[in-house]
Amino acid sequence: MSHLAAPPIAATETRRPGSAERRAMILAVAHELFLDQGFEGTSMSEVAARLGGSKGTLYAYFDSKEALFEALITDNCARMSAQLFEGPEDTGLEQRLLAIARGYIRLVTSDMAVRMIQILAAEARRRPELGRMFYEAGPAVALDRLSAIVAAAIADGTLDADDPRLAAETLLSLARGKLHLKRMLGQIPEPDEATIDACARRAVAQFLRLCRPIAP
Amino acid sequence: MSHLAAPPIAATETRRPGSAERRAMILAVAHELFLDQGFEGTSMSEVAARLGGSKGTLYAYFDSKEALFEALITDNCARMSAQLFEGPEDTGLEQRLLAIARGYIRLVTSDMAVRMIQILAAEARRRPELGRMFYEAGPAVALDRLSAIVAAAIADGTLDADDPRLAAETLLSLARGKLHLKRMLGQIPEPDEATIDACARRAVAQFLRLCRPIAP
Amino acid sequence: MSHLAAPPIAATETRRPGSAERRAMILAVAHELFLDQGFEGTSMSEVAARLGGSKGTLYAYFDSKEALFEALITDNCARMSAQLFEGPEDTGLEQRLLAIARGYIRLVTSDMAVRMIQILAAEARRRPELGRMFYEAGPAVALDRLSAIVAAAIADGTLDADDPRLAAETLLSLARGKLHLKRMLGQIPEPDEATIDACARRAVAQFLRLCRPIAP
Amino acid sequence: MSHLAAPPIAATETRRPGSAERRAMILAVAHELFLDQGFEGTSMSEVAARLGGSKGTLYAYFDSKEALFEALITDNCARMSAQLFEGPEDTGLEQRLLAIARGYIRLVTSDMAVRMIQILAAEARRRPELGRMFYEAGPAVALDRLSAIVAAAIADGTLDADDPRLAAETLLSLARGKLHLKRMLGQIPEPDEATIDACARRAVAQFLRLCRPIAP
DNA sequence: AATGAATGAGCTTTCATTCAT
DNA sequence: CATGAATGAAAGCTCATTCAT
Repeated sequence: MSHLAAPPIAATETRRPGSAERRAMILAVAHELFLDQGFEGTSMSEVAARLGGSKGTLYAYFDSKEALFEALITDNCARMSAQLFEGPEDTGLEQRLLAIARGYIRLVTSDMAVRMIQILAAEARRRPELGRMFYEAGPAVALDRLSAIVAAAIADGTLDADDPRLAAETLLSLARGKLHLKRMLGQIPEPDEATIDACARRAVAQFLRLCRPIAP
Repeated sequence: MSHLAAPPIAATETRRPGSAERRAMILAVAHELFLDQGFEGTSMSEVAARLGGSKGTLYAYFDSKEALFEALITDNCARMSAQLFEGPEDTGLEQRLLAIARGYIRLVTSDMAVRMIQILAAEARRRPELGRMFYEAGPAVALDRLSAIVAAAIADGTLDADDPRLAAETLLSLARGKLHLKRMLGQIPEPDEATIDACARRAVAQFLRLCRPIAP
Repeated sequence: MSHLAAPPIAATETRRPGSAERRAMILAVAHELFLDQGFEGTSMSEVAARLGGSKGTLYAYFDSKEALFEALITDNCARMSAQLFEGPEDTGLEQRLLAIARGYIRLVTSDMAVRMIQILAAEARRRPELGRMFYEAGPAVALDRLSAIVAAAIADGTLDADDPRLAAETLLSLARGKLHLKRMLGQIPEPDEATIDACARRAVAQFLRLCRPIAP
Repeated sequence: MSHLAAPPIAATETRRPGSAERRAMILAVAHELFLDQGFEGTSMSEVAARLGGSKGTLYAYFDSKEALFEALITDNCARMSAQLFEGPEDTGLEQRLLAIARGYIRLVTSDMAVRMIQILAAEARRRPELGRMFYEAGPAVALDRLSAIVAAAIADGTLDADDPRLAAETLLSLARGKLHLKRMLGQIPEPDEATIDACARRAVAQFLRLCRPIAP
């Protein structure tokens, strides 16, 4: 989040932005500030100042601070889902599992997601819908996708498990490891690709040992 | 300044009232409010009001809101550690693993711990020490204890693994499952004992399948 | 954070309302209250109440109580300097000295200046810059102006002294007399014009006796 | 005021101080704190803490913060007067004038007196009696003493002046010079003995030129 | 005489929100 | 539509003073 010192966005441009563009700008600023300072730690004045606009305008686009925050979370969740759906589709089982494991770890330990979970966790009491939105857009997506793959593998005898969904969960649990909790508590920085890869490989290896059908 | 008679003694430090009971009462109220409403969401006036006392008194016991919060976290962490160290010592390996797994799940999904993580996560940016304190008092303790047991089992051939600590982590990851993340995001309530037991049993079973030495 | 579109413009600085009139009104109220009750003795609530506005508005114009105070002092110092630069220019030496002496006494014993010194003296420890500002805007101005006149008089043989600046100081010291100290300690009220004139005349007379060249 | 870091005074001594001693201790601590931080800037808690005693005790000796302050000023004024009455009595006129001028400058620019004036000036509105007390104990004493000397000198023809008291004031005004005002505004530190001596000599020289009888 | 816990009013400052222009 | 001045409630914290022990 090194760009926090940046001044407000496009205030003197002669071309008047249409409603949608301005809305996007507001969300961009909100993203920066909310993720960096949390919900309570960010003031609407700050958002307006960084935006280069007035608070009145801000309230024309979003009814309240809560509404702005909610819109931001929705926005970020959409981006998250999109990011998860990357990776090759037509490789072997192990490669596909690895790709998902890597993507999941990368997501769940990324600065953005961690900041979101940190903030959503704090607000979980009052606004569990937001937590739900995050879960559905991130972990649940990964789980769904993985479940499908596992189910197919069970069907063709490559894997052996009673419940594909439970098996998929096992893989994700192994992938998360302790990284996630430590990240949430601010104990470690964003892991590099090598670390992510190592964690993913170990998780997949363990998963396969658990679910590989015993040779006849 | 020749009229200064005698040499003095340390006292610039804030004088603290000695009543341990009152201090405990304050911490109890703080526990209730902070865990329920978070750090930002709780005001010192509220604490004082619930206490039946005045803000002045509150500040006589704790220098600042932050200090009170810190004391509360320290307090709760101590309680957490104590709670983890329960359970039989002289049973078979599987029973001991089960006991730890249950204890760990119970702890990590308990209302208290979840609320603490939620709050500490939100504050992780500004006060990572508190997150560290929690991690050391909870997860790290379980991990240490489990590592010792696993190491012993490896030594006497009951288990097979390269790194006992890594193996222990695997068990805890399997135990946590998705329960933890969902709890943090406010998606599910505190699990009952049956659920905890089931999760623990599945985790231990998977762990043993991964680490049991292959019969010769 | 790839969704940040355009580079921005400076705006993190507090946005200030533009109404110069309101600002002047605030300063007027602050003048009244601060000079009457001192810095510590005046509360921002009081200022806001007297203003008929809210504290929020007050803080929109001035970042802090200190900032408001500083602005007030700056304002008053400017007014003081302006007031000192009155008086005829094209008269004889004695008349010009008299004019300056009168102006200096009038300034330095005026309610406004006395109140300012009283307050600035109390704050001298923490904010010597403000004391400096006062000195530069008042006494130093008089001294400069007087020094120039004395130097000119020495040059054309009307006065005799080694150091024109030191001589000017002597005149001002004689002019101040004990009036100043007593005023500062609240022992006497603002002197009337007759008193001021008498003091000025005596001071100038003594000064001329000290600095008049001895007739050949 | 370098001893401010010092801890409280005599708290664990077994010998219980009698009422008078304890009162003196309180005044000593009050002296340190009030002169260093001003009236508003010092809290009764601070005094009690530095004292090593309790606030209750403090209030047993002094009814209020104001009462304590008043007692302190009275105390200091007494000390001031005493300090002024030092110096030889049986020397020539010039030496005696010099001694008084030096003593006066030393007093009026000393850290203690300056701090007192600064504080008393700030309080002059509400408590002019305290300012009066200071003036009577310091400047007035010097003026009285000097007046007597001048009157005697006029009587025996050594000096020539209409009003001995006015003449004495002139000397003191010349002695104070601009040092005093700058000191009050925190612009210069306590002058050293050499500076004091130079100022005194110049003042006396000028005074004598003004008041020496013209040779017949 | 001494203690020290308790009080409650008051302080400076911040912020989400509204509304006339 | 956009502006930005204005609001008022509430926050964290301090302090002179009192009173039961």
